[in-house]
Amino acid sequence: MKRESIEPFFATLQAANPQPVTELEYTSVFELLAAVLLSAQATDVGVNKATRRLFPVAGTPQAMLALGLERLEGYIRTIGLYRTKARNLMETCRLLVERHGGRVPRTREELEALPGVGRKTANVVLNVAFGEPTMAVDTHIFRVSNRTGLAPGKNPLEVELELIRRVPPAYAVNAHHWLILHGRYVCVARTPRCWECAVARWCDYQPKTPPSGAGR
DNA sequence: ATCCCGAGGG
DNA sequence: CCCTCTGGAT
Repeated sequence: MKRESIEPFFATLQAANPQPVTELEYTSVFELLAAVLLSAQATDVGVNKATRRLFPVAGTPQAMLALGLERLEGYIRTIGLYRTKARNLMETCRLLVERHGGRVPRTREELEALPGVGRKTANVVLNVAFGEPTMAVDTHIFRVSNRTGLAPGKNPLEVELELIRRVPPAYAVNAHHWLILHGRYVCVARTPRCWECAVARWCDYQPKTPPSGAGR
């Protein structure tokens, strides 16, 4: 993707979705952290389905600890990797209470010290909860960044650094959401819907033929 | 590089 | 059946 294409690329995504929001459901920073932790290699729809039952009874780290590992597993059994996630979430709650007064810390270093929280999850919390211009490179953003040529990279960290370098400051805070939504609904993994893509004219990816009968 | 690991879609 | 989903720890 040409450098002069980046501005119109984001301006177009912004026009289509002026106030992008996370599709994970949460009512507090703690719930956001828990939801993002649970969302690894899982769909937000699947996570919401579980947390809508879980959070009313475990909306704080203290309540989660009181719930206990076995019952937590019961709530999230329908999410992939649930045993690892249950163990990590319980341990994270213990650390939140013991080290952080039951609150979610605001620095990358403290967040990444929590089990189950890596660079991507920390980036999401810093962006969504605290408004920082971080680039959380998940499967969608990795794919869209490489496919379009917006920010090529061999691994998520390379893509993240390239995004920080290339995304204009005016779009930096919301870039995460625009790229996610674009990847989830248009620039999908298997058969990208290029025939209905609003930013296709600036994209490096070529196969843009609609399946017969699709589109309008 | 490998393991974890269920649900939904093609 | 195979692929994908807002990855992290070893």
